[in-house]
Amino acid sequence: MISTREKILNESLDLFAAKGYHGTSMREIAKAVGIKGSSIYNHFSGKEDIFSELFNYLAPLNLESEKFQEKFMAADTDPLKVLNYFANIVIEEMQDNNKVKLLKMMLRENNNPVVKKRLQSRMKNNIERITKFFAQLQQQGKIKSNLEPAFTANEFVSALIYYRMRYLLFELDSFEELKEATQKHICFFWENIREK
Amino acid sequence: MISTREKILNESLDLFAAKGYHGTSMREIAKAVGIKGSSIYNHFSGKEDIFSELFNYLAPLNLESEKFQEKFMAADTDPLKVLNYFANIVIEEMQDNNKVKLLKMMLRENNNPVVKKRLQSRMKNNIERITKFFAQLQQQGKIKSNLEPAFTANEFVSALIYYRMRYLLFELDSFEELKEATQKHICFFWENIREK
DNA sequence: CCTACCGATCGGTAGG
DNA sequence: CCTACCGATCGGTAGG
Repeated sequence: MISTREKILNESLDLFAAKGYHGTSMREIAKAVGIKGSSIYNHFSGKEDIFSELFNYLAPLNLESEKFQEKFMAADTDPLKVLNYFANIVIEEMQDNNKVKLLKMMLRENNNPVVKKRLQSRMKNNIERITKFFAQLQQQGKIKSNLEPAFTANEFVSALIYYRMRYLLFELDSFEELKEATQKHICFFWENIREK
Repeated sequence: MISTREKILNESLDLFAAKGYHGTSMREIAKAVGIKGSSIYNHFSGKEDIFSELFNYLAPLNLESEKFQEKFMAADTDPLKVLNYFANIVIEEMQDNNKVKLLKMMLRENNNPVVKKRLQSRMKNNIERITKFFAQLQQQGKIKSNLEPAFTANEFVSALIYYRMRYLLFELDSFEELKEATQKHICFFWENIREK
């Protein structure tokens, strides 16, 4: 059974993602949950509280990349497989409704200092991990020696984020097109960086 | 001399970009202009009117890429120069304060149907143009024959947009870093696609 | 361009 | 979890 507190969080996420924080009222959230506006205050101290609690509520979703750190750095795995593995995580995120809504909300409210910090650290962490991965591949002589690992990581990630934006924000592509474009990018990119 | 109407548009753009449409009140806009809230209605029929008039007011800024269409397609120009030329347009946009604010506002309010349409058509048009450019290069035997022009266009653009996002939205990079990364991307990308 | 004002709605509280 | 209510602020209007 889903608790009222959880219902409030779910409906808030939905509304904040679609209409923005200031575009959503407490009464709207309450109506979506099926209670009166004042009843929300039995579960949260205010609107800001709901917003910030959303990040704790959905925190487990944010840790995915750490789980795969060791996979990244396993020296013996096929590099192309690791790249595919990483891309699949990014894509599968897009099939998780809550994750999609959280991302949409964060992009909308990106001027909020808490949101900005989270977006920044998420981006930074991912780039750092992939940079290390490429640096290792270079030491092993598997990718071209003239590549800067950090630059390579950014170039790799740029298309993943771009295709995701097309799907998520601009709604220019279907989910199938997102998958296909990402797949193509990985093949193209790997061909360009691998030592032949 | 700048008119009150223009002052209202400028201050609205500023506030909408920073705090969002719903996060900005008519009285806030008026205060920034230096008049009372009710006086705005001598220039605009309402808040929505200001928002939509912003696009007409800033329309000249949106036409840049059409001006350069012929430059793109001039068969004899050095392709690398054309790519650089395009990238410079993208970068120079980021030095125009109004352009930056407009983009921030549009990304914020991307769920607004008018905004969504504009973002989509802008993206589509750019991709179409660059696709034609790459198709032409391919016919001329200047880039690899196995490349799909549309895919190549998306891959080219993805990093430009990514580095811009880092600068604009995430504020991870300085303007200098934006320029440098974009420059590097073009060289790297061109080396990967050109027929040797 | 202002003062004065409208009804509606906002986030939030009291008290049960 | 509700009813009833708070002061503040919202977008907008009337009238000068």
